[in-house]
Formats: sequence, C-alpha cells, structure tokens
Amino acid sequence: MKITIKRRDTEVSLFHALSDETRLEIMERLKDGEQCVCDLTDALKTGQSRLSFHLKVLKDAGLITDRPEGRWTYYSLNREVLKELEEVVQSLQGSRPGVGSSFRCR
Amino acid sequence: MKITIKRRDTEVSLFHALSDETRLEIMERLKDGEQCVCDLTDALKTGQSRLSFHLKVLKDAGLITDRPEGRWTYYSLNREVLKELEEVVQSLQGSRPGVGSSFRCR
DNA sequence: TTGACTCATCAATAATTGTTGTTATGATAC
DNA sequence: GTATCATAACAACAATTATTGATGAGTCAA
Repeated sequence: MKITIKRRDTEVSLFHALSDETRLEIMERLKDGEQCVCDLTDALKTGQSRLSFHLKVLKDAGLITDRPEGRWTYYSLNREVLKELEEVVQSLQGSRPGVGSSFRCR
Repeated sequence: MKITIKRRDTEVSLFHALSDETRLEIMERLKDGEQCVCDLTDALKTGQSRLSFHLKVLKDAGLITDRPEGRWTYYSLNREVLKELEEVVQSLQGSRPGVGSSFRCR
C-alpha cells in the first residue's frame, strides 16, 4: 500500500517536473551534455533566481544531477531516471494492445 | 519555429495531464480495458463532475478517447499517443549515454 | 587578503493557474 | 420520466510561478 502510494507520488513529481516549458527547454539543452548554470542563464534569457528554481524542481524530481566544481555548478541529465520514466510510460500502455471491449455497462 | 513551439506545447500538456494522482489512477484503470464513466465513478469514489473534469484533461491531451454508446460513454487509452510520449521521453535521454564533459566553463 | 564572480536560497509580493465541491442545465438514450 | 454524462458557473482554496532583491557560501585571481 505505502509503496504504491509512494511510487505514484514519484510518478506525479516526474510528470509534473516536465510539465513546464522552461524545464523542458532545460532538459533539451542538457541532452547536448553537461551545462553550467551560467550557460543556461544565457540560453534561456532568464533571471538567475528563476532558473535556479526550475533547476531545483528538476533536481528534486531526480531528472537531473548537479556537480559543483569550483565556482560553477554543472548540471546533467539523469538518464537512469529518464529510463525509469520511459518504463512508466510503457507500462501505462498496458499489456493488451487491442481491446475487444466485448462487455457492456450493465 | 512555430512547429517547435507547438510541439513543446503538446509535450507540456501531455506531461501535465499525467501529473495528477487522480488522472494517473484513471490511466491505470483503463489499462485493463475500456471503462464507462459509471465504473470509474464507483472505483475512484468521486463526484461525477470532478471525474468528468479529469477525463476532459486527459482527453484534451489526447491520452484517452471516448466512445459514446447509448446512455454510456466508454473511455479507453490512446496507445498511439502513449507511444509518442514514450518516444518523447526516449528523446530526452539524448543520443550520447556517457558524457565526457571534458570542457570547462570559461 | 580583498574583491569580484557563481550560485543557492530565502523573503515577500503579486499574478496566475489548478483543484475541488456544489449545483444546475441540457443532450441523448432507454 | 429516468438515467447517463458533459458542461458550465461559481466559490473557495491551494499550488505554482514571476519578480525583485537580499544574503551567504564557496571559489578564484590579483
């Protein structure tokens, strides 16, 4: 029970993290490899505070990881979690492709 | 340009539609095949109006389809869109699995 | 050491959006 | 007429996001 609820929470947070244009944009950019915050700030033309907020949402969801190095913090995709998300979407498709739906409602 | 924006809108709406516990629950139930609204109302123990609201969100996103038949309306998964979503998630993983990140920020 | 830089975080305010509940209405089918 | 369902309107509330500005930790270079 607990596990089911917890698992669904995770799924919700994953989907939620990706349900925003700015955050999708960030993900797109990270596909090309690690990027530091300064690069993203330039690319997205946004304030540092706002970007930091969105990065946090993605990071909390587990979709990205940060690697502080010196003055900079580099962000990159967490491909494992993305893989998991892919499996979640896969499982949503269910097992049976064609549904006969031979039954009727009462 | 337009197309990119439009495509991202679609992605956002897909992720948003799934970023809700109730709607995920609905999707889970539809995995077992077509269900009419009355079944879902019973299962989810919720008001008809509220359920209808969530069904609309899912339907607008394209994740489910409805099939009115007589007094009832049957909902089922739209596996094609789910497949597309799977590909979106796949594409988010990018092409290169290991990133050397041999570059530094300035 | 000093000063500039990067970044996370917080605060506060405001605006926007999303969710829920309730109730009502209307279309359609039986 | 009754049942199913979509939809709308409304209020109440919660959550999200934008914005601006401040703070502080850590880093780096002169």
